[in-house]
Amino acid sequence: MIRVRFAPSPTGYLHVGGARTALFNWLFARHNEGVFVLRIEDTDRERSTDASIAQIIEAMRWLGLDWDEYYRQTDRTAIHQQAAESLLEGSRAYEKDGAWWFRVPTDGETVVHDDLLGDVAYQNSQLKDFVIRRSDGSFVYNFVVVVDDADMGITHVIRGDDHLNNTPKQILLYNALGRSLPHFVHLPMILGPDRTRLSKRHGVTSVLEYRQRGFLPDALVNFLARLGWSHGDQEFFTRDELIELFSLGHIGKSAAVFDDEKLHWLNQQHMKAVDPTRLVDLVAPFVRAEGKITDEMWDKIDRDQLVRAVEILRHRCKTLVDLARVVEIVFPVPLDREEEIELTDRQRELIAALIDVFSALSDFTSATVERAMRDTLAAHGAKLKEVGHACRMAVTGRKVGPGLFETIALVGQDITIARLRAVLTGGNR
RNA sequence: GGUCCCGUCGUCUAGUGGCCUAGGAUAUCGGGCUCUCAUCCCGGCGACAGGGGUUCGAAUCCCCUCGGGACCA
Repeated sequence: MIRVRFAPSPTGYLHVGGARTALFNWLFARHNEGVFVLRIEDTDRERSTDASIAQIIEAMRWLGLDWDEYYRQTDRTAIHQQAAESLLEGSRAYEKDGAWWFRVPTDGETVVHDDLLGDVAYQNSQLKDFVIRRSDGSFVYNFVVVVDDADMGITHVIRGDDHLNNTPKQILLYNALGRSLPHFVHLPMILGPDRTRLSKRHGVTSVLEYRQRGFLPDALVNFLARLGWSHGDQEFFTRDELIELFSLGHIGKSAAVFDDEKLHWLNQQHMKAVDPTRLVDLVAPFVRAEGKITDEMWDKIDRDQLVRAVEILRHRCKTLVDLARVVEIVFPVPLDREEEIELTDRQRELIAALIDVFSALSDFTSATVERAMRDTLAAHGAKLKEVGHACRMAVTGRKVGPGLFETIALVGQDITIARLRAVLTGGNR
């Protein structure tokens, strides 16, 4: 049985680098029907906060990375103490100035067999003795992580390669504790555009901020998976496909730069692929956040119309924030207009005629609207070009959008007519 | 400074010695479609860090240099 873990320290939010590590562990576990452990490494009591733990958990849930077992390291100090004492008793460690030191062999070498990087050898003479228990009784990271991984039966330690240089020390500890070694997989880092390790300096790195900016969890998961892992030429993956296809053998060794542009594109792909009824639910909180459409209005509107709206409008949106702004066109609210409408007399005449025929329509679909408009304009010897833009501006307040007939049908008979009338009288509805 | 890892288009990557005049995606540029923008379709630009080996043959294996990163001090 494969057992892996993600072990964040709760000293801040979950950033995308950590999320990628969590994702690879999770995918590996799910692909192999193994166990995914979430272990909060909160031994640094100075910097760990409950708020961070809550945030990390929320981010994991949002990403859909569910765990099978959950631990907090501070609940396990008795186990750490016992392990440390066993090393002391076996003379593998000694006390000096109140701290407990692990004894490192002075010669020979320690080899890390990494499933991704291959064998990495370290001279023991370079390693030197190191502290496992501080004089205040607290334990050092390298020690605790080994005790916990061994105790929890972790079979594969998959983590960032910033831990690679700690690994020989950890291997020595496994040996001293008489525990068998797990597989090690050290993942390359995620870098910012300046090719240094991704950090707050690079702007948005928090997973929850991506939620706030209108990204779909599946899109971020897809993007993160492709940062370092590949499956031939395929770019778009559903969550189930990732689970099915994921393997350690196709992870690259080199660090990757986080590319916001590609994330946007991928998000758009996922917005286009998701079931439109689900998209309605996804966009709802963002519509509320805009503040213009009340909960009451949202609940009252015909759900089918909303489904049609997002289905049509999503092609122009890269995020849920974009989509939330534009769905207002199907609600009876004053529109945010991109520019003033200035009509010629000829356009007024044509729009007045359109209002009449629209009013007479008993069936208001894209097809009937198109027929009505084309016939009416033809009767007046006019081309669609003459009023198309004005109609779009009047009905949606926007210069761009989906097909005009489709848009008008979507907005609906009553609101379309009201908005066309409004531009004739100079109002904004 | 010491130790370690990495190095294919701007970016993410395919490539596991001949299928590579290096493929895909994104970004960018041009064209088509169209009332508009987007989607979509078609096309253009664009990379094996450099130098030595090994081999009949190297992006792929080895060495050196350079560059980037990480950890420790």
